[in-house]
Amino acid sequence: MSGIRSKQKAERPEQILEAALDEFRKTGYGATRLEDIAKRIGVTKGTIYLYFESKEKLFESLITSLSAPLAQEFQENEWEWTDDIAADLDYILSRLYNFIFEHHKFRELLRLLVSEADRFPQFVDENYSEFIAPILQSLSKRFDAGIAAGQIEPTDTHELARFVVAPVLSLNIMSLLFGNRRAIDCDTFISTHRKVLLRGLLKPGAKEGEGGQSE
Amino acid sequence: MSGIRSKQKAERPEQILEAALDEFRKTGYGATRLEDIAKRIGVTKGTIYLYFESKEKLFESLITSLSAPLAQEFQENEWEWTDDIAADLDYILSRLYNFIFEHHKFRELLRLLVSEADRFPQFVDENYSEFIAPILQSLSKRFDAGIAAGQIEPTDTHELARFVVAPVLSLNIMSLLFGNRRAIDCDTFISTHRKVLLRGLLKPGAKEGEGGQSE
Amino acid sequence: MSGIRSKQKAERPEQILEAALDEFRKTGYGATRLEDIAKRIGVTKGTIYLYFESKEKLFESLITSLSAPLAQEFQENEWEWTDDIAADLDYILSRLYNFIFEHHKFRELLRLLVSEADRFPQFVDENYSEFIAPILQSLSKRFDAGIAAGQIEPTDTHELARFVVAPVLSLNIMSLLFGNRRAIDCDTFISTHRKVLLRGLLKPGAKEGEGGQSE
Amino acid sequence: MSGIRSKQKAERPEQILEAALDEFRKTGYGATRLEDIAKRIGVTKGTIYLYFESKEKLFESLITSLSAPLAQEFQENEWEWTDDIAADLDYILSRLYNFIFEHHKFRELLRLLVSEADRFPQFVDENYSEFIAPILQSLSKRFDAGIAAGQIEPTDTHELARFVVAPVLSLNIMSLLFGNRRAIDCDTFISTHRKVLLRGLLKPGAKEGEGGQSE
DNA sequence: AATGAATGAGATTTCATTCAT
DNA sequence: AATGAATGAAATCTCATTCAT
Repeated sequence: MSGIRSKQKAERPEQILEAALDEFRKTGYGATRLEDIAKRIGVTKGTIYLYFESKEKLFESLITSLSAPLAQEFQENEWEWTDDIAADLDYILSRLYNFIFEHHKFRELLRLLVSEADRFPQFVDENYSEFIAPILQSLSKRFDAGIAAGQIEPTDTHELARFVVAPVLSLNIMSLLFGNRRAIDCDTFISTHRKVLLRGLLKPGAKEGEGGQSE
Repeated sequence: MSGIRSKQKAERPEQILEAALDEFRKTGYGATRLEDIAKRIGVTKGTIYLYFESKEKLFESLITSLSAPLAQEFQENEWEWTDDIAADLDYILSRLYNFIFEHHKFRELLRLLVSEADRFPQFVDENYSEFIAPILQSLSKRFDAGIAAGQIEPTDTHELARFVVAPVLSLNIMSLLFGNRRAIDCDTFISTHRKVLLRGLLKPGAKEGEGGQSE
Repeated sequence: MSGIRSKQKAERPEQILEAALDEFRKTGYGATRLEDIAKRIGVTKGTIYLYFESKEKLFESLITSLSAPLAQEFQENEWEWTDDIAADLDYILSRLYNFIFEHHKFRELLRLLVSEADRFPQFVDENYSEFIAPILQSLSKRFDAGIAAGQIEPTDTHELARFVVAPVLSLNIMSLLFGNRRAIDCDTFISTHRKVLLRGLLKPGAKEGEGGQSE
Repeated sequence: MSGIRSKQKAERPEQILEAALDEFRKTGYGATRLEDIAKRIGVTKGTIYLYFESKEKLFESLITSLSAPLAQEFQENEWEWTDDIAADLDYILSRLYNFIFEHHKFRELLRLLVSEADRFPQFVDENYSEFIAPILQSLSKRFDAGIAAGQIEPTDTHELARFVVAPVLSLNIMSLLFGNRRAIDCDTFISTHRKVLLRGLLKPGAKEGEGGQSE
C-alpha cells in the first residue's frame, strides 16, 4: 500500500501497453516476443501476465487503449462552425492534421488495424464507428449547410467529406511507410490541400473543357 | 506425364506465391505458418523449400512478384496527354482507379508494405521508386505543362500530384480495412473526385472569404 | 484484536491443510497451484509460506496431519474382543466401516497415497506401519485365538485379516472413483460382507464339489 | 513409404503412450514433463506433438488405450460356466487374478483413474461401464443361477459379486502402494480367497453365535 | 501476520527447417 | 518433384518462491 509500490502497480499496464506498441510497430504483432516488451520497461515476461492474460489479449487491449482516448477527444471537442466556409475549412484541416501529428499513436493504430484487419475485424469496425464515422458525419453536416447557404456546389456531401479526409489519411500512410526516411513538409502539404479544396485544380476562368461529362 | 509434371513444376512457384499472399494477408507475415501456405495448394511444407530457400526469401519474392508486373505495366503504358486538362484528369483518374480495382494484388501489396515497413524498408523504397514515384512524376509533369499553358494555378505540382493520388490511396486503405464488409460505390467516388479536382469545393462566384491566407 | 489475531494464527495451518487437501484431491498434487489453495481460505500465496516452507513440505504435513489422528484413534481405542467370534466380527466390521465413513479424510489420504506412491514411498510405509499393519495385526491375533478355540478353520490368519479388510478398502476406492455420482448402500454392503464372512458363499450342506483342490 | 519409415511411424503413437504411462506412473500426471516422455523413446518433445495435440489429450489417449484392450478382452472371452459352483469360483478367481498380474497396465490404469477421478470423471464412468460393470454382471448372473440351483444361500448377488472382486481390487491397490517393496505371495492369497468364499470364516459346525442378526 | 508485485526457472507448445525416402 | 517424420530453437505461458512494504 506504499505510495511507490501502488503507484507503480497502477502505471504498469500503461507502461506495458506503451512498450507493446513500440515493439509491435517495430517487429509486427506475430514476430514480437513478449520478453522484448518486458525488457523495454525493465521487468520480466512473467510480469506481463500479471496484467494481461495472453499476447492476444494484450494486443486487443492495446487497440482499445489507443482508440479510446482518440474517440474521447472527438466526443469532448465538438466541431465548431462559423458561417465562413473557408475559415471552417482551415479549421477542419488544422484539426485533422493536428490529430495526426500530435498523435504519434494514431498512426500506429492505423498500422495495426491495416495489418490485422482480417484477424480483428471487430476492432476495425469499432474504430470506424467511434471516430471515423463521427468525423465524416460532422464534416458532411457542415457541407450540407454550405450547400444550403449557396457556398458549395450541391453534391454528395458524405463523399465530399471523404475527399477532405483522404489526403490526411494518405499522409498518414506515407508516414507509416517511410518513417523518418522521407521528411514531409507538412505546411506545404496543408497549404496545397487547402488551395485545391477551395478552388480545385483549375485556374479561375479557364474553360473546363469539352471532355467533362457533368452528372 | 512429363508434360504435366514439367508444367506443374513451372507453375509451382506462382502457386506458392499466390497462396502465400492469401495467408500473409489473413494472418500477417510473422504469424503465418508455411504449412498453411502449403496446404492451400495441396502440397506439404517441404515442397516450398524446393522453390524458396526460406520464409523470408519467400516473402521477398512475393513482394517482388507483386510489384514487378505493376511497375512493368507502368513502364509499358506511358501516360498519354492531350491539351485538354479536364480530359487528361479523367484519363488519370480512370487509370488510377483501374489500377486498384483490377489489381486485387495491389491492395495486398500495400498491406504487406504497411505491415512490415519497419522490417523490410528496402521493399518500401523499391516500390516507391518503381511505380509510385513514376506516377507522381508523370502527373506533376502534366501539371507543369498545365501551369505553363495557363490551365492550372501555379503551385507545387509534386504536391498537387499527391492530392490527385491521395483519394485513390485512401480508397485502397478503406478497402483493406473493411474487405467486403462495406461496399464502395466506385462510380460516385470517381465522379466526386473529378468534380472536386476540377472546381474545388466552392461554388463558382462564391466569395472565398476573408480567412484565406495566401501563400 | 490480539485475541482474534492469535486465534486466527493458531488455526491458519489447519485451514491451509484443509484447503490443500481439497485442492490436491481435485487437481492432483503436481497440478495444484498454491494460489488456489490460498484463495480457498481468502488469503494470498505468500501467507502459506509463513506456515509451510514449500509446496512439498505442505504436502508432507498434509499426509501427516491426515494419518496422525487416525493412528492415534487406533492406539487409543484398543480392539476389545469377546469369546463370541460372530459378535467380534460384527464389531470389527462396524469399526472398519465407521472408520471410513466418519473419516472423509481417510479416503482422500488413500487417494494421495495411491497417486503419489512412487514419489513419496516413505509416506506409504509410514502409514502402513502406523495403522494398517496394527489393524491387520489386531485382527489376525483374534483369528489366531479363534483357531485355538476351534471357532475358525486353521489358515494363514494374516491373509485372512486382509480379506476382512479388503471389501472396506474396495468400497473406499469405489467412493474415490465415483464420488457422489454413484450412491452406495452401506448397510446392505455390510450385511452382505458379514454373511459371506460367516458362512462363505455356499449353502450349508451343499456339496463343495470335486473341483476343490485342498491346500 | 519405405518399410522402415512407415513402420516406425505406425508404431510411434504406441511407443509414446507406453513411455507416457511409465512417466505418469513414476511422476504423476501433473509433474511429468513431455520432454522426459520423449527422451524415453529417443525422440524430442516436438515429435510428441506430431501425434498428440496436447499433454491432456495424450493423457486421455493413454486412458483409452489402456482400457480399450481390457474391455475388448472381456468382450471376446465370455465367461463360461459349468454346473459346479466351486469349479466356477476357481475359474473366476483365476481369471480375475490373471487379469491383474498379466496386465501390469491394468494396475496403472487404476492408479490414473484414482488420481485423476475428479478431473476426468468421464473416464471413470467409461471404464466402469466397459468392463467393471460387465464383470459384476457376469458374476451375479452365475450367482443367481447358483441360488436357483440351491448351491448358494439367497442374497443380493450383485453385492456378492463385489465381494468376490474386492480382494482382487484390494491386492491391486496394495501393489500400487508398495510396488516392489513388499512382495505378495499371490498363490497363498488366491487360496485364502477361495477358502473364505467357499466356507466363510467359520469352522463347519461351529455355532454361528447369538450376535448374528439375520436379515 | 499478511500482502501481492515481481521473479525466473521451467513447463508446454509452435514451427521453420532438414533430410532420408 | 515431393513427402512428412523429425528436429530444436525459440516462443508463450505457468507458478513456486521471494521480499519490500
